[in-house]
Amino acid sequence: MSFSSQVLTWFAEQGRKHFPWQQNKTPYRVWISEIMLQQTQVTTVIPYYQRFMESFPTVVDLANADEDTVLHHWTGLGYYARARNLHKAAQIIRDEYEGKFPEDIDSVMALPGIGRSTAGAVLSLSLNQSHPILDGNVKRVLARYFAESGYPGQSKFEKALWAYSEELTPQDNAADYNQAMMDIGATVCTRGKPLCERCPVALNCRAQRTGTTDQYPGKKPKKEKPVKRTHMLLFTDNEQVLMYKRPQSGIWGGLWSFYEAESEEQIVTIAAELGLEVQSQELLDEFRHTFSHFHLDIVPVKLQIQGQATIINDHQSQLWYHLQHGADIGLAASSKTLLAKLTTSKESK
DNA sequence: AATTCGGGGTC
DNA sequence: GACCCAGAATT
Repeated sequence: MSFSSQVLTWFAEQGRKHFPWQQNKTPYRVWISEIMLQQTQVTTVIPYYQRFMESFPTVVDLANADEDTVLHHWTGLGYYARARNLHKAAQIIRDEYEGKFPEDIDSVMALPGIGRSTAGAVLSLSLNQSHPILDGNVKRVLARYFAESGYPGQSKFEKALWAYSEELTPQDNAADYNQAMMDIGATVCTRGKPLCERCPVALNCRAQRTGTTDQYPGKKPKKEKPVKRTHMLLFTDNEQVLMYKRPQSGIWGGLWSFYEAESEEQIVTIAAELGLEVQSQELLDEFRHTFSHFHLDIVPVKLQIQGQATIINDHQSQLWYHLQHGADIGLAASSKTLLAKLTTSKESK
């Protein structure tokens, strides 16, 4: 029996078929799930997916929404470029494809935020087109099955696995096959202790046969993360706090955050530039926020301001965030943490 | 070819 | 803390 037949037989009996995005499958619904699931675990995604689909049931609804509203639905999921790309791609589909999700792989891959694997997943899972995929789960399964050395991100490794994926993906039933490969990676060929006795292709798996499943896929050589430090300025009158919208590119792109100072001396300069009269200043407890490639030590500085703020509240580049009411905007996780600190520090007084 | 984009979960 | 997770875009 061929590799794909064994996988398909396994899927019929043991595959996962009850996630929200597996019901009423359309390219749009599968697309949203694929983007959310990039580098993000299934259990984390489910509530986000449900809220998102409720607010944006069709691609045109998504295209017509404000970017802030879209980012708001993404708050806490991370990789915010995914949400901005999703919004942009929806507008392209609305404007250039008459609101209908394109169904050829090249058009899909040309959309922002969609690479080869996601394009293949969307068209195979929703329309049963035959395209290979290569996500983290499939990489682990194939790396073990073929005992392919190297690590994710290494071009030689990626190239070899893509070739295997192409070769193994069947013409028929690609939807079930691709879902099955992800399921096997997620539930059988797990990172820690793989359940090889439940794997449909264990007999011919090189890593299983040689007892070396723990060596695949290889790990990327790690580097020390640099540490950066910043002061986040919480200008407040106790009811509201000043926030500004970060530029589209760079860290926390398009999200609302606080003005930052590199040093305590710089705080005075920034307050002056903003035309704010500071009554008192209090350094709150420093905390560490870790990114994929560096640590950021954040010193929150609570700055009590004098009287009514004269600064503009244009909702384009800056706004006064109501601590009680909140706002429908995208916030970085660190901003949420800081807002929580501010709310509690106020209540305790 | 390597780096850059976060945050939550798990151990 | 370290490590991992349904990757793509950029340099």
